[in-house]
Amino acid sequence: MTISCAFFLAPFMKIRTRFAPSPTGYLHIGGVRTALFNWLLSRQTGGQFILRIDDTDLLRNQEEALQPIIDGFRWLGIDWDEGPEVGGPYAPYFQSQRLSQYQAAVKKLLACGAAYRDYATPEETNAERTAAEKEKRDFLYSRQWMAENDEQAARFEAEGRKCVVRLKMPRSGTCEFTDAIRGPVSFDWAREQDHVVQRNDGTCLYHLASVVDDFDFQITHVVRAIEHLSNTPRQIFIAQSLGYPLPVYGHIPFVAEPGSKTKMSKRKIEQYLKNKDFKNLMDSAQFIAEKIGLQTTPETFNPVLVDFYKQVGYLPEAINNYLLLLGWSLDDHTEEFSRAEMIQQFSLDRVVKSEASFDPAKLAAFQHRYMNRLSVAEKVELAMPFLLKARYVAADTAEIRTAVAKIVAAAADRLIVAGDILRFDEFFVDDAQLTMDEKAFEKRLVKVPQAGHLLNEFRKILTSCEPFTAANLEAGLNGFAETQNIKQGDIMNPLRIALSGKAGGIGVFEMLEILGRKKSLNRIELTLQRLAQAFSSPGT
RNA sequence: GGCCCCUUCGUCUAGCGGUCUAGGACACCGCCCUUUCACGGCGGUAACACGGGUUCGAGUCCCGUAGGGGUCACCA
Repeated sequence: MTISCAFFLAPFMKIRTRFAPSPTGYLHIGGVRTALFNWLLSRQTGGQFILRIDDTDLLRNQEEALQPIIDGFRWLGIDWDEGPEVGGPYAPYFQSQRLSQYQAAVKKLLACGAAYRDYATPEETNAERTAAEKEKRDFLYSRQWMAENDEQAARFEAEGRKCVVRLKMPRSGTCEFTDAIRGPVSFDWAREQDHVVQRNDGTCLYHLASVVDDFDFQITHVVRAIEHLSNTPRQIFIAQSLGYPLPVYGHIPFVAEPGSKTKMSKRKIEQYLKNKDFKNLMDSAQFIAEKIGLQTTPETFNPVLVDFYKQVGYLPEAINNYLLLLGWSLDDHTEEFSRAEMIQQFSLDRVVKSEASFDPAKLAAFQHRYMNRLSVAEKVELAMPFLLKARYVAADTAEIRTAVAKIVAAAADRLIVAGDILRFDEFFVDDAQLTMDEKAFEKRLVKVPQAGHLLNEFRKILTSCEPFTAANLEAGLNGFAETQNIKQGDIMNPLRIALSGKAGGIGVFEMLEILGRKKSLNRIELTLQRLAQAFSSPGT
């Protein structure tokens, strides 16, 4: 049997695609990429993107397990035209609610001889399977307990047997089809099992459900992960037996582990942490999570899941752009794509055939680029929830926003993710609460003979400097440095530590201006005390 | 193990027989800028898995080998 897909489409064909997650409570980064590709394809042609929930089997998955998936897509701006929450002309979009359609399809399959009732017990089929394995030959069911008519069925039932429905797969020839990404592929029919499509309790299995749904929902393009490639022949068999037209199939490689070609899995997070970039990603996120009091179990806080990025303040645009390029490219140089550009340029035939491993450092680079492009007001908007959660600010008022805006502006490109605002805690904590970087304190103050003296002298400038602005302060310091015959840096470094407790950060003069005269003087005073203490009790 | 798929710098990739002494990006290294940390600018290291063919000519086509991966359920 030879089958070919209508692969070359009419130029104005509206593509209907779908993404079909199982409600497991999380959204895998690889799944998002698959969804993104599907979404892009539909948007490109003015078609529809459908979210279908594959919940045929799992007992555990319930509504709350669906929520994170829905939230994830909403956050990323991958919207669906039909599916949960939005409904649609072919509702319901939950497989668990479509049993009757599946059963009708099974009946049709049975009637046309493409399927049969099988009265074998699981033990009997297993015995056949193991026997085949032992003899090192391919297993093919003997069809010993196959019932193709009611008379045969009655006989088995008299023995007290129960039946499942199996596909009566061809046992010769090849199944050939053209994959939109991989080109022509072919499988021997004889290697295909008589797959079960309906359990003995009447419920139906994935392959059948999927094919029926794709037809009922008028899906034109089935773009999914590569692990489904070998499932395709049986689905083609079902579709053809049912008289359905075939959709275009496209199988994309999965997202692989950092530095490997194995599929990335959330359960292997411990292993990934040995990768330097992955570790950095996790550590910097962990810092933010701790400040906002977030639970960080591998179940909920895991870089393999999109929610992770949402929680620490990544930009959806950056993630989409990164994911777009993970296994797809337009040409030899274009890296940045706006929404509109992605939609316009994406094509299945430029999807790479091999696995692409996830690179946290490159994601961060995209994030940085997109973040830098935001206005101060936009960054403040993103930063506020983090400041609130960390209790660095008491409320979201216009006044507080104005203050935060100054910090955000001064922080400039140092904010990579929104949660990074929490690294500037020096602007939000009380003077006495300031955390001191001991190493920096040692290096820039204790070990510098003149540091205390200079700091003390500089206090006078701060006291009299009017107005208390960055520019004015800088002029004051420069004059001071000249009279003392010292380099600017000699005073800048101790001052920075005194004000922020840190060795790095925003410009010192901006820091002074934001902090204000009173706080600045107070912090210098506290630092001088601390310095005196360090000298009076050396070695501690 | 059977079947199927994949294989260009550390990573993501460009390349669809000559323009490839292999291009871009991230990462890395160096220099410049600089009061710190960054940003930025400039430059650099770094790859066609291997072996046979085909061809005047192969990263590009064919065949092997090796390596990696996927899949073989009354899971999805």
